[in-house]
Amino acid sequence: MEIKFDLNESLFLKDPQDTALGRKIVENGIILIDSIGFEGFTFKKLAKEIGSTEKSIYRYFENKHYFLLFLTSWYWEWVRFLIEINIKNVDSPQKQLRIAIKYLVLATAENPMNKYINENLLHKLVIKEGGKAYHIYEVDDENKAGMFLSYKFLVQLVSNIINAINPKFPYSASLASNLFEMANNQIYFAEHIPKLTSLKPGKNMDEDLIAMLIYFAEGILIKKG
Amino acid sequence: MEIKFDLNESLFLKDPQDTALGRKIVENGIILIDSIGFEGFTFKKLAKEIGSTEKSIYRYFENKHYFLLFLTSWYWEWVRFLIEINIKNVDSPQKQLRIAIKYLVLATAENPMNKYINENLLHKLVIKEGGKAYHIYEVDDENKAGMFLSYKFLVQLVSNIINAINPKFPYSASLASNLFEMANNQIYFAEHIPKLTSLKPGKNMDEDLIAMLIYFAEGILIKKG
DNA sequence: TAGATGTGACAGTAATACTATCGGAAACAC
DNA sequence: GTGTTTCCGATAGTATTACTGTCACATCTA
Repeated sequence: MEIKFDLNESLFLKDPQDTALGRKIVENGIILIDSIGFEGFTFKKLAKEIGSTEKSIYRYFENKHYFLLFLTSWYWEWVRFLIEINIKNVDSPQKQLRIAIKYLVLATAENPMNKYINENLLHKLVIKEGGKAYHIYEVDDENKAGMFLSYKFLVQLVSNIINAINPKFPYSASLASNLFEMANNQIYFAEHIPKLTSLKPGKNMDEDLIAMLIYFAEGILIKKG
Repeated sequence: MEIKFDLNESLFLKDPQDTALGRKIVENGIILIDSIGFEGFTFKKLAKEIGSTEKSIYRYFENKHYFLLFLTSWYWEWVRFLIEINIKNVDSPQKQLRIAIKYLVLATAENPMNKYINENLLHKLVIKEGGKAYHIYEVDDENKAGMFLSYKFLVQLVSNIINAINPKFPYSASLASNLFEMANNQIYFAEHIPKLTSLKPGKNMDEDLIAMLIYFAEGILIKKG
C-alpha cells in the first residue's frame, strides 16, 4: 500500500511521489540522512547510493534544504492523517486530545503500511533535524510561498481540539505547537543530553512521554477543585 | 565593564575572551551571523569584516560549529548569571520562578553593561540558530566532552526552583528545559510563522510571553481548588 | 511513427572548509 | 638588552560542496 500526500508545489521541482526514481530518492535519502546526519548529507552521496546521478536528484529538488522540507512536510501530513482517522468517531474533545498526543509521540499506525517511506526512521529524522527545516535565513520568503503549510494545518487541528475543551483558554495555538516541539525535543534530550529531561530512555519512554504531555496539557486546560 | 565566563575548554582552541582579536571575532561574529544567517556565515567573510585572516580565526575556533557553541554557551551563562543575581534575596520559590521566567525571556539587565557582546543581538541569534548548536551528528561525543554544560547548569537551576515549589512534581527537568525551548520557539514563531503561536508581535509581546509561561508553569505545578 | 519527456554520463565552476608554511612585531624571560 | 616564544597576517594550496550545462539515449505518449 502506498500513501500519496498533496504537498505544496514549492517544495519540489517534480513530485518524487510520482516516479520510481523519485520514491527511491526519498526512501534512500531518509536512510542516508539518518546514518550520516543532515550536515554530512549531499546529493552526490545519495546518487551514488541509489546508482543515479547528482543531476537527476536536482531535477526533483532545488537543493538539500528543500529535500528536508519535503520530508518534514510529508511527516507532518502523516501525523495529521493518523490523528484525523483516529479521532473520527470520538466525541469528547478531551479524549481527542489524548489520542492526538499519543499519535504525535508514536507517529505510527497499528498495522504498519508497506510503503517506500519508513515512518519510524522518518520520525527519528524529524526529531533530530526537523527544526532545521524552518530555522533558516529565508524563512519569511518560504513561509509566504506556503512551505510550512503542513505543519500549520497540524497545529490548527490540535488547536481546535484545545478550543473545544476550554473555549476560554487564550493560548491554544501556542500550546498545540509546543506539544509537538516538546515531544520531539524531550525524546532528543533523553537520547543525547539526558540531564535536560525527566524522561529515561528505555522500553516505556514513549508511554512516559505521552503521560507527561497529557499531564501538562490537562493541567493547563482543566481547572481542578 | 566586561564580564568573563569560565566556559568549557573544549569550546575553543584559545579563549577569545582573553585577547583583543578574540573579542573582535566574537563581537563581529554575532553581528555577521545575525545579518546573513549561520548557513551563509564563513570565517573568511568574518575575517574580511574585521580586517584579519581566516587562519587567525581558526586559531581560536576549530570551525564555525564550535564558534556557535561558544556563543550559545556564553548566552546560557549570561542568562544564568541574570537569574542568579535576581533571585538572591527572594525567599519564595514561586516568586523565584517568576523572576527566572522574566529573565529567560528578556535576557537583559536593567543597566545594560557596556561590553563587546551585544546581548540583545546574541539573544536574537540564539532564538534563530541556538538549536543548531546541539542538533548535530556529533552530539554524543560533544556531550561527553562537556560542551553543553552551560545549558545543563541553567536547566538545573530552574529545575531546583520547580522542585522547591512542588517537591512531588515528577517532571521538573522537562518543565525547565521546555520553558527555555518554548520561550525561544514562540518568539521565533511570532516573528516568522505566526500561525504557530498565540503571541502577536508588537510592544507587549515579551510581557505576553512571560504571562503565558507563568500561566503554563503554575497551571502545571500548583493545584487549584 | 514522430515528438516530448526522463535519465545517465560527463564536464565544468565558484565557493567552502579547511591545512601548511613563512616572516615580522610584540611581549616576556633572564 | 638580547634571545626566545607567542601571536598574527600573508600567501598558497587542496578536497569537497553545491551547484549548472550539454548531449545522447531510452521510453512513453499522441
